[in-house]
Amino acid sequence: MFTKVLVAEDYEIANQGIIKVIEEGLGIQNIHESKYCDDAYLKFRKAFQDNEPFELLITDLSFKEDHKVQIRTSGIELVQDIRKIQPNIKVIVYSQESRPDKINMLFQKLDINGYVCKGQHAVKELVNCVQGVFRGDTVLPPEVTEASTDNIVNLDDFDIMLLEELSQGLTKKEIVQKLKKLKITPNSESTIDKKLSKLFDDFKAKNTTHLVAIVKDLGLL
Amino acid sequence: MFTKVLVAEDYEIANQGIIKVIEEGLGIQNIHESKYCDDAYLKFRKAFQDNEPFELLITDLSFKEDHKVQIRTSGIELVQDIRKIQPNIKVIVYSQESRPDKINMLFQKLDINGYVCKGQHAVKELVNCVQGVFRGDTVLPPEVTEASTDNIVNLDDFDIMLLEELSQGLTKKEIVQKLKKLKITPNSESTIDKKLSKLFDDFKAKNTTHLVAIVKDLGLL
DNA sequence: TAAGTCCTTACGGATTTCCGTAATCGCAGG
DNA sequence: CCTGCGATTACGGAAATCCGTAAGGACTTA
Repeated sequence: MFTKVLVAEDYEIANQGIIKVIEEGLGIQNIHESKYCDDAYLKFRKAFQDNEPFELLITDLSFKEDHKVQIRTSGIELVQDIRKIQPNIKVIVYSQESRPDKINMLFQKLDINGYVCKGQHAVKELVNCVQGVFRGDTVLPPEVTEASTDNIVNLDDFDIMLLEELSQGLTKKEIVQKLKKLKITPNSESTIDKKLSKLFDDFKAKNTTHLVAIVKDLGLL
Repeated sequence: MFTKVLVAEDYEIANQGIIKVIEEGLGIQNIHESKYCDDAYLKFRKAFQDNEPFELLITDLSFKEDHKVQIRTSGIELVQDIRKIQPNIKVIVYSQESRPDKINMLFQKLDINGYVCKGQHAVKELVNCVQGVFRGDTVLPPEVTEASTDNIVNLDDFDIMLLEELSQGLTKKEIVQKLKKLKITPNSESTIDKKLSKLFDDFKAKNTTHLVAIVKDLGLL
């Protein structure tokens, strides 16, 4: 089993929870923690330079801002930077994100080794994930493996952006202007109409207001 | 210090984190945990009947649904039901919610003893909170004490009803019809327009969709 | 009684939404 | 090569939204 692990997670209680689980569930003793990305990076670099490198990083994705100004503000940057000095480090992401496409992106672009969703069954999943990653496996969460069979509506980034803008009260014309300004395609009003119609169907919404209400209730926004 | 505590929190890692903190930070040994509201309630009742009652409940507000069908689905119901059998039980709510009006509502209507926000400094806050509640204090989180108490919009029942209907996708004409059928006055489209305009002003909303999004975010709906 | 205020209602018009139809383009398969 | 499919774009029209003006009724206050 891994002998030296770093946990990067800004929410203290979650941080302590992770430590407790991998300590008691897997018998790992040498566990270090960080509440800030930059701090995690420095700990990593120092351990590497001292020839006592970490073997596993368990990190959150989002780190809230506070008084300590950070260079890195997300787990993604942290992983990228750590991989530069220690390319083969095993990485498990532990995050709220449950959208399959988002999670898949992490595996594809960031080449992480495992993902655990914050949730009701995170203890067992985390233990399984660490064990799997130690064996050399790539451990996908149930949210992804079961996604194909579920009737969950999959939203891509464009959909999320649309819903976000609408919930901020922008009209479709304003959204079009914004997209053109940001050079994001597609950016025609009729395409946006089409995408919205699809969302209406998917969520069985009667109009934009209803749609935003539904998505807010589902916590997708 | 408290000697027997129940932690109700569906996210396992957070659950473990809370236990670790109050165990190591406060030296409390007899800590029980529940991932479901109903389970927490049953543990509570049994302990009370066995004359070994809990002295403190630390509970989350939202509990995700899963395969186990629950009677109680939120921490609010849990607290209400537990208070019926043990009115003086101390209650600390530990939740994501950071909106002052929502949190204040918990103190006023649910008469809880303390509140801790899931966040970066939750460990210290939780320890302080438990200590304060043990002394008999009511422990408000910094989010509330530091909040300015001015920008509160007061909604009457008619406003709430309007917002509710709109968020369910009804058009104003449909709302008018519904009001007339229910013999509720006022019920003209232009009055509804007026009321809505006022809500737009109050919440600085640009249109209906924006308004519903804001109200949903504020947790008023 | 008269004036002022607030609530309700009516109406019109500029704008936006919602939903059709249809044309164009890139692209994979036969 | 061509055919079909999906994504994008354009356009139009009925309905709905948003916001202004205005009028009538209920109430208080002088």
